[in-house]
Amino acid sequence: MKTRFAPSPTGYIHIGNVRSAIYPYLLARQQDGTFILRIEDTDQARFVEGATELIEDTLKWLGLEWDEGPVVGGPAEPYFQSQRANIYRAWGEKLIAKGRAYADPTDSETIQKYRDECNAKKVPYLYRNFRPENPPEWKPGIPLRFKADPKPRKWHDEVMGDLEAGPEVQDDIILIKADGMPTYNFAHIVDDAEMGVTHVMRGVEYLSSTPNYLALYEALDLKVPKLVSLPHILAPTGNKKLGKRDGAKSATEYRADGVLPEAMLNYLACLGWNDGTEQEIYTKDELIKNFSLDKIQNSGARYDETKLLWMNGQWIRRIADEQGIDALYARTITGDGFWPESAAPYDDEYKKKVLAIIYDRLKTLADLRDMTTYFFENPTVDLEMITGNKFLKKFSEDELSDMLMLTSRKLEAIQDWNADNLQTALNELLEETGKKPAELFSVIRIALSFAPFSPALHLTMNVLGKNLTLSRLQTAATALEND
RNA sequence: GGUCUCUUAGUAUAACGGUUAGUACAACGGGUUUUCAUCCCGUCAACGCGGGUUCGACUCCCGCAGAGAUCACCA
Repeated sequence: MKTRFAPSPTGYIHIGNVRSAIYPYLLARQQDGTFILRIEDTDQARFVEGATELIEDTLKWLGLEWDEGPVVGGPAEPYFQSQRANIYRAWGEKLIAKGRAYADPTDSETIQKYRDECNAKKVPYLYRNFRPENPPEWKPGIPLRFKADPKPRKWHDEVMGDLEAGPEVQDDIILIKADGMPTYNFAHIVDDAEMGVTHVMRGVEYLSSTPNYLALYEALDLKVPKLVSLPHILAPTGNKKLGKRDGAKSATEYRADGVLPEAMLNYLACLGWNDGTEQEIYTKDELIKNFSLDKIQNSGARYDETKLLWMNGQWIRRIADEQGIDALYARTITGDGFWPESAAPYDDEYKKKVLAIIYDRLKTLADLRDMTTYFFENPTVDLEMITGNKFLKKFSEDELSDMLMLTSRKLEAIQDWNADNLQTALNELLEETGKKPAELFSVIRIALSFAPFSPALHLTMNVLGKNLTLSRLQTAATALEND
């Protein structure tokens, strides 16, 4: 079996479209089949320089490696439709020979006139009702049209079930445009046949064109591949298909935002697909193993970034817990600038220590930028954070200063600076001062970080080290005293 | 307008004639020695409407309503 992903290089592929690559990939891997990447670049006007590379990047990032296509080649080369014009011409001539295609000399103004006539009479516009009686011989520069064979059509869609349509939706569609390029309608059928594609997976927007495709398969004596219509992913608001106008980001933007490919794949695969169990987190291998076409939802699914971010947090923790902090750390130094700029001079070991105590707070890797600055530079003293704290309001600045100085002296006595000893010392300090944890620990925490939140005290201190810990406590104490 | 498709909580989904309609995200409340997060516990919340069929319907059938797709020399 063979599946394919056949995007147009008209810009980045946003996440609403990525799913059309994920499902065929999963199916191909599950059934030991072949996954093809084909670039549908027949619209010269919409072609965007660099878009093909963007598509390739996206697939690589998600781990959707293709068996045939650009870069890797394959038996049906080339995999760019713009380079296959002679193939489409040959198939077009085959149809002409069978009397199933004809050159269409009608100019666009005349066609528009036909359309207007129909609209005025409130009858459906079908070009075949205006089919020229003596079409000229086909030659480059003239569009080639299919000669439809309108009749009731029935077919099976792996997602939508049994479908049917009448002759009223079948028309003489353009096969090859005046510029010599084929239309999507013709090119995909020819290519799928030449490349041996067995499962055609695409968005539901092609459902209403399917009767025309069936007629084309028939005229070309081709076996109809399995048809799989994928419902749209809907924008967060409204009922429209998710698109770039809704701010749909590209997969690569999510990479830059610190989303893991595992999470992206997991989230998108499970948007509109469920294997019947209550599992939420799937590895790629699990998706491959459990995927099935008949479990694809047949209604559109709304895109929910909140859940994606939740899932990303799950994956961050999973990687750290299962593969170790080194594995997670490797994901943070990919050149996307996830660490704050001030972290640059620090070595890997130190940053790993920071990561080890902060990772369960991350929703994205980019959160590191804002959440870890106080590990790499001394925070700006902001006494309001201390005096305005709900647990600390009742203390005078002198009392708070004393608490910090007392803490500093206590910790200074620690010989072996490690998390356990720090924990013990902090507990003793609670008893000695008679303060509640919320009181003593709050002032210490803020003095060390001046951040809205930070990891457990003993862990933070352990990573900061003795010198920095003591100096920050003293700095804050002095500031309080002099205020 | 024609044709086609879809319809379970705010969101994603489970159920394939008999359940107190399950789960997750979100929201809200609580617990885990400070904060934020993790983790744990709990609360709120759904079968679009109307007819049938059946002892019994979220599940099957028919209407209706709502939503979406498509009617290009774009894919």
